[in-house]
Amino acid sequence: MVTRRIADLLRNGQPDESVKVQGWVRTKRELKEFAFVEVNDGSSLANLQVVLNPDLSDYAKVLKQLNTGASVEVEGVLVSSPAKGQRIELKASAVTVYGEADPETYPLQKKRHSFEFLREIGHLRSRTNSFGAVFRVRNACATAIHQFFQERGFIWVHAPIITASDCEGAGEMFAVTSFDLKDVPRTEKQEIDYSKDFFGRPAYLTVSGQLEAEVMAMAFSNVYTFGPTFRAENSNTSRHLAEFWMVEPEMAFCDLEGDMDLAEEFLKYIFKYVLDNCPEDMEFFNQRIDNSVLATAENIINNQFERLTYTDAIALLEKADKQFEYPVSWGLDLQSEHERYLAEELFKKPVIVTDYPAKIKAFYMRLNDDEKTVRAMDILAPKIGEIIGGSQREERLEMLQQRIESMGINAKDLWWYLDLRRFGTVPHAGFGLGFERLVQFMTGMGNIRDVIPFPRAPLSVEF
RNA sequence: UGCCUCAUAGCUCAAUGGCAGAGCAAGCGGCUGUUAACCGCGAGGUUGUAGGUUCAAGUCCUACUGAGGCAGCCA
Repeated sequence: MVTRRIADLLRNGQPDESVKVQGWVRTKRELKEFAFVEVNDGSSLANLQVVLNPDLSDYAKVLKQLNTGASVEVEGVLVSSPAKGQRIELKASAVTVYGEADPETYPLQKKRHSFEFLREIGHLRSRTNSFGAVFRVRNACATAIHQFFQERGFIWVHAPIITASDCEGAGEMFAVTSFDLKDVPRTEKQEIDYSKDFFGRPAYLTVSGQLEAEVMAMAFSNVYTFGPTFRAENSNTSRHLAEFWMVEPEMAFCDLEGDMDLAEEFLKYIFKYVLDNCPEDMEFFNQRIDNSVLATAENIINNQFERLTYTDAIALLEKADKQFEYPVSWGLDLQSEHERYLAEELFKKPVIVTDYPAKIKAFYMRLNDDEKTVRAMDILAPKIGEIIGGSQREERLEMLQQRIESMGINAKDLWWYLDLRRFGTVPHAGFGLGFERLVQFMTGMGNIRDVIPFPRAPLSVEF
């Protein structure tokens, strides 16, 4: 008999169907004459209620084994449930216990656990309702991202994980080496002799695939990266990871307007996809995690994002009836409290801030005619803050060289990047989306470590 | 990295400087439709670690370790 997924049975299963399911016991309720066992196989939030009667062979023994966490295969017949709570249930005719879970030592109980506690058992937490819902939604987000770009003819490009360019300025990098750290080769001056290392020069884990995406956009017009990136920043917040996934579309023949249009359409698409495909999980988040999640999703889908320039944002912040901890002044970067004020209090929806001062933004962003600001845009989401950062890139060789020089970056390391402006340069633009921040935003989960299966953060690499 | 908060039973939390407790989980018993099942019973502790103050420390002080929140950095 073919094994059926529980999500399929709950939706499509009909009375009198003979079926087989495989999964893990969530809870068991024993009565005098029979017992209920809730089985979950990860396909849905809801469990399948299995009814065990004493006429089952080895009834007492099997019942003893079916504790929370045990893995099980059940064959039987679907029946309409005589009680409320479920449309159908499975009347077991044969039960196989694959692996028991000793209730004395199995950490998961049939009760609520704190996320802090569940982080300590990262190898088991995916078996809970909350993490099941999170990772199904995470999967749906990833699917939606690919579908969105593929429908629009974007090529998915695989940016390298290991890179030699340390000049992007996105943050501290993890070094990659094959040296024996107890015996590192030294030059005569006692400096580390990278010529003897694996790549013959310093190498790092990538902080962004953008520069490589630009390379590929100059051949395929529209591309996107979707993969892991790394930051060695000692950031201990609910919004930062040392290893996180980033989506970075890059479009040739595109300006900042087109970039913003794509970003907005993109977010709307993903929210709609998840609402359509994971309604049960989203309802769960709305009920148990954050009761504004569904309203937020509808808000995203149905409303235009607010767009304003950095200069206008500063003006609004200056006349805001609110005391900020950090000063507001043209030329200073927006602090978290400022971003939150704009997105959460003033506009109550995502806000796109554009045209930041050149001094506080990266070298590759296109200089405006005022020569003070660059064609940058950040999308600020309520609660999460910056969820997308993007820009129109500087496509003019001389301007780019000037910016590289003024920011003290070694142009030699960027020779191939500058070549893109020497040979067939075009206006182009792109953005980076923090994938985990998107999932956070989508689910209402408070800590970013709870929306990635195996979070890497300072002092955190156990699972 | 800085500031703040916290660490007590398996989990979530109580306990005026004076006998360390509850709910849930787990165990045992009961219950003919449960679904966070319900009812009853018993068990469960070197109060994170190391020092210190005190007649007396879970409680006050110091350090360390770990966790959380906020901030910076950013996505």
